[in-house]
Amino acid sequence: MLQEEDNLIQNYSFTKSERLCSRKSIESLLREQNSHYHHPIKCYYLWEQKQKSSDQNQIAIAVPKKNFKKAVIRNRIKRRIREAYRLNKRQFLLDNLSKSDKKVNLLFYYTSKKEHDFALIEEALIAVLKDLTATQ
RNA sequence: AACGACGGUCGUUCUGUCGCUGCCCGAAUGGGGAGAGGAAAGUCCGGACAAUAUAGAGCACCAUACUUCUUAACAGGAAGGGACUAUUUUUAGUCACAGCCAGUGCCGCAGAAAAUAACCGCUCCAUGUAUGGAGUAAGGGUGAAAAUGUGAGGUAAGAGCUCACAACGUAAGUAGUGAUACUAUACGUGGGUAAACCUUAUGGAUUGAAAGACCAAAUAUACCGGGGUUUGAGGGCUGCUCGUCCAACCCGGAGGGUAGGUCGAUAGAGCUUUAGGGUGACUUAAAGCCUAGAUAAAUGACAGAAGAUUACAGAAUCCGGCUUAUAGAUCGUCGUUUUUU
RNA sequence: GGCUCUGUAGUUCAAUGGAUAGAACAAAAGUUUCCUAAACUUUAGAUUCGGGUUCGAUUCCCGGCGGAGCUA
Repeated sequence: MLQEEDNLIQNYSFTKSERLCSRKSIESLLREQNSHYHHPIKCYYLWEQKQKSSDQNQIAIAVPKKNFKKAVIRNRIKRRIREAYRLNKRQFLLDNLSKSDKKVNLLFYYTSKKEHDFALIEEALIAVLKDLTATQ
């Protein structure tokens, strides 16, 4: 029981190791051009073999400066996407991957030119994650 | 009282669940505490800091331009002087506010003429009686600007030609730290334009934290310059030896590769309060406080409460200013409308 | 983050501080044609915005807004 609760708490967290920071891996991710799209989020993905048992899925978020000139709005959208991923990753992603030895790198790209609510973003992100697990 | 304009100040708060970035405590699960702004923005000025360069002087280039003060410094700020505008007799606002009495350039159209002025006119003289010569700048539909204005004397006609008053400039004297002001002083007066070139005075080396320093990992010493011990494998000059050149080795330059970490980097020209100095900007002393520090980059999501879908807007080396944006609340000034006295 | 340049008709470019900002293509209308194209005739169109200097700004100066480039 205790172990299960610990896992539950951990799965709602979002630490530094879950961020995709390396420039090289982002470039390789974009070079592959695998993507799912559900308005307003486009998701690039790349499957990799786990090299250590502690390797985790890593994500990056991009909101283009071309569509949103003001830094406040860009930050707000990035925070909403990250929050939506944090709340839903366990339910839609981790449960399906828990026994496989693969991990996935993701890049969420916000394509709309308008600022949307959290509810709409969350809905789109869930749809994208469902597509992802279905193809795997 | 309501509405509008302008200016100053503040710039949502609290609770719960999940979560993010540093710090402290702990062996650990964990616990404690901190976490965007008045403009963080624009990158417009001025510095700190770092690297590189630098005998000294001049020219060129760029910036600034009333005075005194303030400051680490400034094109900022304070106080004062001057000009202009509005209102009015005292206030408010604005001002790139040195110099066309150094030189050069420019001033379309109109107008006789736009800068050593002369078309008409006025006056005198001559004769061929409607022309020529001389003088003159009072008057003339222009224009943004027409040779400083008015009056008197003077003259053939006129004219700063002379005089009086006024306007402007330079010098001198007096007052003031100074800009400047005043003067029964002296001399002078041929437009405007320096946000035209320019002159004068003062200041300025260049590049910006993706600067720069260190560590780890990784690859190949390709190429250039200098030096040369042992060994002498090999190659060129030769049939051979000697000699010499290349090469192996070392040093410097340059290139390739890797793209990760630490420092820089957050205690500072710091903030608050009190007292003193100063008209003020500001400054001095004492006491107290520690107040983001990330590196693809941290403040969010949901629910509830306080009238309530909430402005402009997100730190990226750090400070001092300036400029621009701003819902709502509140304070002050002005204007309009309504009500009461 | 830092530095530099730039803004003119729908588009591409002109214009020394001086009539009403010019040219080409495009657009619209007309002529011609059985219809279209070509040709010809005409029309409407712009100085990024706000201040300042000047008698007068597209031009000179200041500030805002937008666009582009360089720098790893």
